[in-house]
Amino acid sequence: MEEISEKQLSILKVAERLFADQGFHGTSVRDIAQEADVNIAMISYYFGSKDKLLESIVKYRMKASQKFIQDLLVDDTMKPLDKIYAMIDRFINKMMGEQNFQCIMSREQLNSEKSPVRDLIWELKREMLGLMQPIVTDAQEAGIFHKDIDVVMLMTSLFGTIHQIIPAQKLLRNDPEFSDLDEATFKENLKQRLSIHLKKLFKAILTHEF
Amino acid sequence: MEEISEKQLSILKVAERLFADQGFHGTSVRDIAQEADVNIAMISYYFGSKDKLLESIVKYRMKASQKFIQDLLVDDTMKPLDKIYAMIDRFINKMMGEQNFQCIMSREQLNSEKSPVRDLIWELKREMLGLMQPIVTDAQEAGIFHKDIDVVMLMTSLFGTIHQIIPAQKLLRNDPEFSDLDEATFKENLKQRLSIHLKKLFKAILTHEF
DNA sequence: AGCAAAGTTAAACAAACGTTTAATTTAAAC
DNA sequence: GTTTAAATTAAACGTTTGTTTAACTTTGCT
Repeated sequence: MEEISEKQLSILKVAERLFADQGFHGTSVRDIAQEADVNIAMISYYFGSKDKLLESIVKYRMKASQKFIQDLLVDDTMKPLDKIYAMIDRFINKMMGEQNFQCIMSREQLNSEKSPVRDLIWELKREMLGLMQPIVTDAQEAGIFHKDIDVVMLMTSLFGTIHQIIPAQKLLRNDPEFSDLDEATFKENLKQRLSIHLKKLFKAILTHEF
Repeated sequence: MEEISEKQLSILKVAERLFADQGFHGTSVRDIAQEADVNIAMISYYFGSKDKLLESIVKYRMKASQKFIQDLLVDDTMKPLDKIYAMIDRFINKMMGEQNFQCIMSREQLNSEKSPVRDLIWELKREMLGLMQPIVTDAQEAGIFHKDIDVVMLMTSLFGTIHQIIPAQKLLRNDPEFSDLDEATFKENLKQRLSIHLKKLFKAILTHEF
């Protein structure tokens, strides 16, 4: 991976925001150049093409995501459920902290044509699943978790719920219930609510009888 | 609402599929015209513009969705949890039966710019919530459901899980576990799995103590 | 048959697109 | 100070975009 200068990074950030707001095809390189305050030609000069620019964004965020995943399970002294609670919280923080990127992921995973970006997304999801599965299996064998658990569906609900909350934010923001809160506390509020909800959800499915 | 001829409908269907697969901006009117086997000018002639075409798709599906919602709660003899179970199953069937449209919804709700389409989507979600809320509240007062329930989050998980499963299908399809199944039974299999998972999830959160 | 409206077509439209060019400026190295 | 490479620019490139035009065909009605 090549070095990324400060100027390249600012282009990446602007492009990420615009791709998230208007979609890849809905954003022109001229839009990006203008908002990033650089000449149009610089985008091809630095990244090769508009497609490569998107790839660069994904690779940039993905590199951090994979490090995130690796660091997710260092503490082996925790009880299985606490491990998962910790994962959920760190997950919420991660995804809510890079909402623009998550928007791009949401959009890109819908594309039918096979793209390098889509493949990277699913590689990441598989890694997450590979991390969660052994925790569940171990706890099942220890008799702590319920026998009959669909881990794939559980992870789908985790991803899906957070991915749904991101666009819903703009709408909830208009509710009188939150209108007097400032942006930061509103966001923190929502993260708290997400955390409580998802932990309940996981605990119920993992440990309760039905 | 105007009448829709068979030719117009075939354009709508083709456009729906292409918008779902490649996104709105990723699909050209020439693509649509070619696949629908009509002249390019017919799209403007019938629908006015590309934007209006998308609106027509959304309005067409939305009309059915609102009728769907109205018919959702006729049987008042059921117990609250059974009502919700019935809702979940009908929901899964509805959404998995119009996956292309759901893809469009997923994409469109991410747009930052205020669009008539995005507003329609949220109107629909609010209606769903308005339908679920009284069932929960009534059952809470009757002591059947737990006191502390975040209905918004619960609905978010419902929508989110299904919306996540739709793009995941293409990936799961490649798993050796399902490779020998034909398309229809695979889909039915997945719907079954979704149903079991979501019912567990709802039952746990609605009725269990924590 | 004759006429008006609706349907259909190929061609053309200007605008916007992503990308490239060639010239110029800046920076670094010797 | 000269040289060499990198950075930056305005302009132009050829496509593709959504939409419109104007001519033509079909349809339905009296």
